[in-house]
Amino acid sequence: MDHDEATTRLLDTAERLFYERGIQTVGMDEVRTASGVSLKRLYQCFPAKEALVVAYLRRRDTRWLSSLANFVAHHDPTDQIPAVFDWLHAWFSEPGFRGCAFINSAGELGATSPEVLAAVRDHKAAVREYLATLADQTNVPDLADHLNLLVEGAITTAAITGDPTTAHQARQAIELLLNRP
Amino acid sequence: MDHDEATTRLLDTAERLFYERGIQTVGMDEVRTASGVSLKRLYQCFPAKEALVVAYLRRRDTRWLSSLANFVAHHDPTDQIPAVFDWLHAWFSEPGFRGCAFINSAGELGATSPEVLAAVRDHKAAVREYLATLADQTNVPDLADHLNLLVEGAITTAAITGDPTTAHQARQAIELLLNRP
DNA sequence: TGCCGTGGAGAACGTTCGTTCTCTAGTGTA
DNA sequence: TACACTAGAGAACGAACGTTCTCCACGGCA
Repeated sequence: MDHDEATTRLLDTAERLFYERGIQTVGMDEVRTASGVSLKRLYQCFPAKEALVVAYLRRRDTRWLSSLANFVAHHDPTDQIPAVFDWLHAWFSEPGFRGCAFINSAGELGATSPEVLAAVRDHKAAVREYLATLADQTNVPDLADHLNLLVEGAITTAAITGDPTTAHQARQAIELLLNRP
Repeated sequence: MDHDEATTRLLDTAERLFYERGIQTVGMDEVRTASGVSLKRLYQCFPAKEALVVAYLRRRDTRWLSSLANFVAHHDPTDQIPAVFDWLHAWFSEPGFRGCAFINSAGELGATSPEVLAAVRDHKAAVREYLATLADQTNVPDLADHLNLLVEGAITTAAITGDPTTAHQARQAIELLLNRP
């Protein structure tokens, strides 16, 4: 197994374990066992646990946003904002959905690790920016802010209640805000 | 120092430390030192760390909701829903604001501790129920769900960006939803 | 005074964690 | 064959954690 394959296997394993159970609950030894990468190689790829956590968050950031943007792009321009919430509904319905990995990580390590906090902030800024590109096409004032709030609220609420229809509540709200006089 | 005084001092200390820095980062020894309660007494009051965490969350739940409800009750019935977001703005502006203690705790321990998760779920259900009592007076359909989403979204967003005006964005959104034809 | 029960300070224990070190097996090369 | 190098398995280390135990000082009561 070479360096690159080890890196992706480590990131795959870290993403699964960290998201499922939280970061501090998962030890480096468990990452090693689950990934099949030796400890020596692990510390060659990531010099410390924090580096693995940050890399996991950075990769998840781009993948998450790409998945959302790709789904939305396959809709008519007039339907793209509601489509955001259809994508959220599908995400909320996945087995093992446990809320936003970034919010969870920030709550756990945000006060301790500035690098983790920066990764979380960068992700949320990227999400806001992407949603703003959708909202700006509507000429509805302040829609970008309201869209972002509804997205964040839906993720948080669905994480705790486990109810995917939270996404439909949010979609209904944004449609009311879209169709106002 | 008697049992009751020790209990409140422990809860005060636990609330401050756990909220500031996360739960797993704070050891029982630090709770002991910061509270001035001996370890023996600590384990008399709370038989394990998990019990202290749950007690901290339960007390914070009632205090948080009481504070919000008390603030809102001092407003005219027609202004009570916007008042929710004024209260949030004041909370977001407090030094040391670090988002929702329950969301943070759930992200950290929700997958590990069913008791913590139950406390978080109970809190969020109580918040939704309280907001529903406000929304139901308006006869605007589905306002309870939308209000809850905007509240949760504002808390989450303010926690990451650190920007208290997030509360005003959410208030503007709910006012649009309130005044629709 | 003598005795008993409680309480505090902190040492001690067993475990877990992040990280490093050791040993050995295997591989390519002269 | 002899050698240099890499990689893997896992032991080992030092620190930190949650929890328990030991020791001693003190106060109420006979």
